[in-house]
Amino acid sequence: MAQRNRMTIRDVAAAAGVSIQTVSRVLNNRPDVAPETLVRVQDVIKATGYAPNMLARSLIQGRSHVLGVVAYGLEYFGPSRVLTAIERQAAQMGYGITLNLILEPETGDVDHILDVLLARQVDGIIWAIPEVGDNRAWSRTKGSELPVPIMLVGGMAGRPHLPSIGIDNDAIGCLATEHLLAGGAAKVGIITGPLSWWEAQQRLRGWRMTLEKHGLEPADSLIVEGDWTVTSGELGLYRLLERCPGISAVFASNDQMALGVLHAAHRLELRVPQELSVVGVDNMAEASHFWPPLTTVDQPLADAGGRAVEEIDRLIARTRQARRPQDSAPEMTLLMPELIVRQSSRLAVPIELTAFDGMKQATASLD
Amino acid sequence: MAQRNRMTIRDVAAAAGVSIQTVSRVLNNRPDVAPETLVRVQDVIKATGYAPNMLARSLIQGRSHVLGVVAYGLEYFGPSRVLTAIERQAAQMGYGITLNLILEPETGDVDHILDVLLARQVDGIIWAIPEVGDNRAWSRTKGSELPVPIMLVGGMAGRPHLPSIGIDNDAIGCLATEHLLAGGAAKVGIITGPLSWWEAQQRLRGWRMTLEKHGLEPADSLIVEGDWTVTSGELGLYRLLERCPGISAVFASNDQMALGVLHAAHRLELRVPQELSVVGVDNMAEASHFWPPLTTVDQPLADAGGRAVEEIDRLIARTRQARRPQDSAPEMTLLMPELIVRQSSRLAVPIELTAFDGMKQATASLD
DNA sequence: CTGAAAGCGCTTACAG
DNA sequence: CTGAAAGCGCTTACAG
Repeated sequence: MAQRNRMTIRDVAAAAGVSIQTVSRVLNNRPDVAPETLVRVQDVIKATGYAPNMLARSLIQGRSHVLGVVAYGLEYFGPSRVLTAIERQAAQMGYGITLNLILEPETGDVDHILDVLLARQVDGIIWAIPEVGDNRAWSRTKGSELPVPIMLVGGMAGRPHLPSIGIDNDAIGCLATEHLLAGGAAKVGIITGPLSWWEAQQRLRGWRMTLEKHGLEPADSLIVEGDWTVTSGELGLYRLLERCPGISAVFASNDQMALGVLHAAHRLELRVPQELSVVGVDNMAEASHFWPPLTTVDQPLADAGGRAVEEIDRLIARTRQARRPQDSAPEMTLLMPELIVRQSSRLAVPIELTAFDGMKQATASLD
Repeated sequence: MAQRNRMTIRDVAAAAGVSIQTVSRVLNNRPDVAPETLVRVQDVIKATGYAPNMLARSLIQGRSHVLGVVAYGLEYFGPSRVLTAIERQAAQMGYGITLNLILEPETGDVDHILDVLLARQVDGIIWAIPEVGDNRAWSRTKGSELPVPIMLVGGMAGRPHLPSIGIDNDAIGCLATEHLLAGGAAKVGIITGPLSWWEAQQRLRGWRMTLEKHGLEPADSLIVEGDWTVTSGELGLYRLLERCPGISAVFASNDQMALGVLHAAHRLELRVPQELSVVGVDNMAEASHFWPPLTTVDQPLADAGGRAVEEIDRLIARTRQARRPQDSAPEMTLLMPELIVRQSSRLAVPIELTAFDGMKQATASLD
């Protein structure tokens, strides 16, 4: 393995009594090497632990086998899942990853980040920053001028100017709202994410469309804008109840805000789900153990991350073949979310309600 | 900015009517360039958006300005905090980061990861994998043979063979247990992390030492081994109560398990903190909104990550100066945790208990 | 099947 | 102050 004084291909060649080209052939599994030569070189490599300098290889091949990944908010559920999936798939496909984190999604210095990534000769870029305000405006102009392929992770307002993969956030709002209506709620409030976020807007849109579809009015008084934090969810419920005392169901646009809603309900001694149904989004690890266990919408984030890598690998291959990025219409892939029903929401079928009441006994008899 | 056909230093030289050495001097802020020449070259660089190829620069300088970061479990609170801090500090100091994630802390193929990192010519390695079982055994042998500096993040059993920085996990156990005893608990149970984890062992040790210091016996019946998950915390409480019905306080070795304990308490209709005090570890974002808000021990993880980068930068500088890694005794830095008191634990001073009861009113009158 | 030559894009001495 | 030469560690044609 690792040596203190790094060897070069020249050292290996000398030790094996061949030229460096022959060593290079062995390293790259070329067929045109005599069997005995092959063995001799391989022995030296094994014995010395020599590994070729990827910098030199990349320089000459014009390909680094490194992907630039730009992300935001690793402390949150979604981004960390996406990044984990990206890394896993990248490693599997032989790519290294260079990570750039952004402090604020709105204010990141896009030019600077792209410059740094390109200077490091990444083969492609995965842009996993959510769309906030017009922080993707650059994609319209600079996007198509990039010398390497780029994939956006997360949806995009309007037609994408760059290939992207994301979750159908409209569908998230629809699934949650349909479920709450099916549970018998007459008025369904919503606590949104920051409305500068495209994802938050889309979830709100899904809620709105669903209410309208059922002949209900998506009144402004039913909408409170949160900021993804637990606290904003808590305050959100207080505000909703103040405005519309009749609310019996709330769609919180992520699980953290849903936790805040549950917290507020406890303080107000509102029973969940009997008096208030709550649905969140994310299906974070803790959600199944909130009190009561949270009904939520699960997003296939790992799929999105993995597919982003597969797709950019495809784009890289195509670009290298054509000697320049392809201009074919960028594809936007949307993956479907899934509703996970637990005990924070009333169900359409009364019989199932008893299942929850029965849990206490079942649990108490656990070993 | 980014051009489709990448420019080289040669193109810039030609456009400015100078040699490539002169361009190189401008690029590297060398003083020995005539003012007019400087301006002319800078103009060309600005106009063309030329940026030097870092691969070539790294190859010749023998320095990549890239740090290899090996991490595990980004979906958990601690690791994601540490990584974020590492990236931030690295970016600030001019380093790029190449990220390698490991699926299981016990089984990661250390040799392979080190080889990949070294082949990419990283300047240093930050090993942010927790110590589980003997998954750091390699550090005793291979560690000192590495051609680049390495920093371990997280504590280490026995004397470290490599420089490391971590949190004082003993102190975590002490802080939590002292607090629970101060609250009047006669029997303090503990739900540990997996005991193959060094951190879990240390927290248990802190608990044990504190009990003994107070003349109490750290009986085995007070110890349940969890696995960091919410569910294991829930099951942990059932088991503890079965064995020791008198338990009135539980130290859960992380917040997720503490959440499980709260969940179990709700199911059993045990009042927290009146009948059961609970303390966790991590101070995750949701902890302040668990029901009741969780008393927990905060770890300075961001500090640990940031200081790991500062320290490795120092080691890199020293190594380059000496032409080889230094063998001076590796330092092990431990940072101190801090107790965050909330409402899941009884307090020593009765007067403060009323503060919590008063919250309901205060909250109800919120806007 | 194997080696001598050229070159990836840059920086580091070395001359002028 | 500036340029011609050499070379970082490798791979890619090109001869033999």
